[in-house]
Amino acid sequence: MAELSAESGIPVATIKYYLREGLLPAGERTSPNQARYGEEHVRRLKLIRALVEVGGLSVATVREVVAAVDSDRAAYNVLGVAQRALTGFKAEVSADDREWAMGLLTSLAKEHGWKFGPDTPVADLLVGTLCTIRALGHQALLDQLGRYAEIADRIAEADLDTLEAGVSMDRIVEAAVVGTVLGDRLFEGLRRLAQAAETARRYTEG
Amino acid sequence: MAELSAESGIPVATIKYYLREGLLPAGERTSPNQARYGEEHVRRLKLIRALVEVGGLSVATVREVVAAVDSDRAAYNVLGVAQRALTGFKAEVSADDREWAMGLLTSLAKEHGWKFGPDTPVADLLVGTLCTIRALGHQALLDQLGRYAEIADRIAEADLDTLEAGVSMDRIVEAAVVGTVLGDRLFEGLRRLAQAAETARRYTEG
DNA sequence: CAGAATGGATAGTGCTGCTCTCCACTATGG
DNA sequence: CCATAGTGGAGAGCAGCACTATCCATTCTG
Repeated sequence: MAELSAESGIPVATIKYYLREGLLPAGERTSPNQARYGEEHVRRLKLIRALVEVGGLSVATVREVVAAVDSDRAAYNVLGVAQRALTGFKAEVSADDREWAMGLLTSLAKEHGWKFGPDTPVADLLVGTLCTIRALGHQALLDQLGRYAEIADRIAEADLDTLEAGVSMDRIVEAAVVGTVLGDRLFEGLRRLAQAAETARRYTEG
Repeated sequence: MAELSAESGIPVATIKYYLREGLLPAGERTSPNQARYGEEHVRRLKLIRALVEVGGLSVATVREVVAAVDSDRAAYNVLGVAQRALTGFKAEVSADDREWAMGLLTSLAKEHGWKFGPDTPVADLLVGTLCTIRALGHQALLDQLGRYAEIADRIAEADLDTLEAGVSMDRIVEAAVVGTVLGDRLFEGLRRLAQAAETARRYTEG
């Protein structure tokens, strides 16, 4: 275990904590108080730290995510598995607001060939966000919704291409998780850079 | 104050806390222990709750954001102001890794006409994310970087259009903040829906 | 002028993500 | 064989965060 700690740079106490919390599978037993840890444990630790530090996920969420990675490794809908484990949001919106947002979303979905049940986690996320934006009075953002949806279609194509290019079946759920969590972060950063460049392009002369 | 609490649905104790923490400006004094709160306070409270609940920002970050909203309300580079207040990330990467990531980014920036200093917060965010992705061995994601960058350009255009369409100068920094924080959330959700649709499109027959 | 409410300060709460201490036990070097 | 160091496991402890509750002198209200 000291070796695993040295390899990963994570304190022994923290590794024990992750074991207790079920984020890290137990090592292969060699005697009642001795276990062997392999490459997969190092890899899992790296994944955990990435999700916690870069992705900003809570330990509880990481537990669900690794459970998904472990159990559904041959799932056909890998992104769906990743999404279900990742998207948690309890919106507190009135029935009226909810209806308005769902109307907006269903018409958007129709245009783009999306389909979604009204009680999926991602629907909650979007309903909550849309209602908040409206409550703050930023209509302009809502007016661009269709355009954002179009761009979302493009990025989803890229995401799926990434998954298809990306290696072996036994790690595809992990790839989906990484692509979703770190992919969000990555795109966030790129969007910022592009915004800065676009601002400069429009408003600086000379 | 009871009125403000009723209006916004936020407990009096919490409003006091926000006042103490400098998220909410003090009300207009009418006597040593009485103050009057106006429409702007209700609005500010809504903004705070949106940033905390939907955007997932900490109270400390929200303090910086509202400081930016208050002080730079006529800033020419509103998105820059929003970004500086929002992007906090301390990457712990080796010098080698950092150099590799910066190289990747500068070549990307050259292609897309972006410019960025190596010590901006968003550079740290991207360097950290890129290094993490590489450490996890998800090369496929890095291979698509150029494509993601291209999409980032498109969304930045939409973001700037949103800002231009969106109302009065005295609220433009707020609009930039909302567009950045809630815009990220919103696009996250749309991306998920589009991913699900794209998955279905590719892998279901009959 | 009694009772409720106000702004302000201080202390307490619940949760999270570790971190520390203790324990019985075992692998290892001399 | 035995001293020592390290192991897996369990419990308690701790720091930070976002509130929440209590108290207080003052002041508005009926």
